[in-house]
Amino acid sequence: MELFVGTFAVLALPRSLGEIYGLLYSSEEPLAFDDLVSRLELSKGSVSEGLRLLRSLGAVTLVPVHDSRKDHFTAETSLRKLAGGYLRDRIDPYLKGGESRIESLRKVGNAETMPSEFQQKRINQLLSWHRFFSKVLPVFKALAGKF
Amino acid sequence: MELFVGTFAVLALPRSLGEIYGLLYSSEEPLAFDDLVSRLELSKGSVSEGLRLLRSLGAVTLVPVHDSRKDHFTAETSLRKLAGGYLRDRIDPYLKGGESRIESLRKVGNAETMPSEFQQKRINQLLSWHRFFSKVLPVFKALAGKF
DNA sequence: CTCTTTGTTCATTTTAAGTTGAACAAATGG
DNA sequence: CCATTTGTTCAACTTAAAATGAACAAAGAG
Repeated sequence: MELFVGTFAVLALPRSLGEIYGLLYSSEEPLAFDDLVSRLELSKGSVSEGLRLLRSLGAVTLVPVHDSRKDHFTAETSLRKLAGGYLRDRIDPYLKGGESRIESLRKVGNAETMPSEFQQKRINQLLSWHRFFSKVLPVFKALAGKF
Repeated sequence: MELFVGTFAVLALPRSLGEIYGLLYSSEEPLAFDDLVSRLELSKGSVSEGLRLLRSLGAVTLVPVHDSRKDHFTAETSLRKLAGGYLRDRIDPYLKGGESRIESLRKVGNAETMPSEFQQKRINQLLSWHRFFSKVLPVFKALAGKF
């Protein structure tokens, strides 16, 4: 269990998410909302929000269970999907935001206060770093598909 | 500036580190401890601890400055070193810890409570994930060297 | 319809992470 | 040596993020 909490911490995600995912991961059968609340001793609020985030990340799926109108959930275990969801929800938006901020740095320069050679060098480096991540992360995701 | 703070947040590192690194990154000349304190309006304590962490990550270097006995610092800008330091200090220890925890899961099973087929499957998957990261992260670092 | 079960929302509280600052150590210089 | 400048440590505080829980909505069941 702590294994997942730790992993989530590395990814800058709250511990409750790690607990929820961890429990689902180690459970063969889908678990109901209630099960999560009682077994993890978390509030309904936490579980509800936690599940929403995990679902948006594609780490947890809502599954229909015969003879029960309660929601049931399972952990997604395809590394490709897990990595993909995380990259899509957490990293891509950040990269996009970063790109536009770097661009605007350029603009500021072009106006009147000519940026120094040094500043240009740094801006170019930032762009280069950005390109690096934009290229490498999809490859990373693709590789994850092999596992 | 916010660019760096954001990046550091993604890496689960505190904002003061982002500010310190950001200022050093955008400064051509090495900056003294004092400069950081005054220009960032941070306490001496924060700057001191921040620099310690950044240095251990290899993101900041102490440089000697002629005619001054104050410590001066510059930002490391080699992506390879930056990535390498982060992986070494933050990820590798975590991976190592994870590995031993997974191993101990195996052990528990071998004792008497034979793990179910399902549990074995999951444990094997965890090991496989572990192997994936152990293989891919060094490659990532190597690629960063090209930038 | 109405009542119950199930899940969500969001203002409030709690907690943990980060920051501060005062006391302390180390180092230089006079 | 002593005084001053420079940087570190760590207990106490602050703050932002996360968890709570009560009020609310939605969806059956009867």
